[in-house]
Amino acid sequence: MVKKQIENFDLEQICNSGQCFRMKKLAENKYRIIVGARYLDVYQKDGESIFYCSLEEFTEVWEEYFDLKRAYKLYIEKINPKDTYLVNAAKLGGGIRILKQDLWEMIVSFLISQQNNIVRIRRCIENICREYGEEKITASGEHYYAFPKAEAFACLEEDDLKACNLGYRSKYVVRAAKAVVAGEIDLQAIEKMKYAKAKEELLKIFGVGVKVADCICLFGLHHLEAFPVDTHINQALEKHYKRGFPKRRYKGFEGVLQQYIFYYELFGEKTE
DNA sequence: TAACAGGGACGTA
DNA sequence: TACGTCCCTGTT
Repeated sequence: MVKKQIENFDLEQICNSGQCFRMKKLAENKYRIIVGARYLDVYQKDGESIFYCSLEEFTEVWEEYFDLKRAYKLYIEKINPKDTYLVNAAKLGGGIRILKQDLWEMIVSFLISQQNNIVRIRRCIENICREYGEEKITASGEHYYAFPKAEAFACLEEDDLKACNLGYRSKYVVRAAKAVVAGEIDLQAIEKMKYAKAKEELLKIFGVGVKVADCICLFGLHHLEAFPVDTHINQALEKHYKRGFPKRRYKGFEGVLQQYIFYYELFGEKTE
């Protein structure tokens, strides 16, 4: 078990930010996250985080995964103080960090996310993990499922995942899996690309549009300059940034601010 | 009961 | 560029 005081790190906010669909709030101050084939419980209260793992695992896996070495405070400090909307957004969602998640997992997750709500996205992902993911057992004897590899979907018919509630998105996931297994999509190559090139490559995947590509870039490749625009963000931009969001000022970490805005739109005070 | 919207994208025109 | 359609579920 590892105990740490960490600024700008709030698992409740990260849960609600919708970047990770396999993190759950178990009870007050208690969170559980499944990453690939790994599993972690975290207790978090009053700025103190307790990670239920060895110090080794913490430094090798989780510190990286939660992006804990990065000082998000520096981003927040760069916000234009005259921009009260963004200042308030960062005040509310300042505990969000951009997780370093698995590329394949993000491709599938955000293919499923389209025209869908978070509760149902979670269920869809639980379903495909249960059906196609490898079953694991923790040291304490709890069962969980790893996220399915592309190979697990590649042999399916395009509509087979409708049984997991994916609806018309089933064929997107199956086709993407086939393309990965066939080598038409090279995940390792995409991981080495810069943002613009990676996005271009992701857009070739059937079912991936501009918004989903940006989500994959931000959450699966940690390109912090990716700025996904969905309906919520679009509304916020129309309301508060009629002349456009000042991307130049925030060059290189637009995606972090996108998360603050998104979170603020969903959970902030409604000041209509 | 029916209509609608929910972190879009595709195909067609 | 615009618009209908895709599937499912919770909400009104």
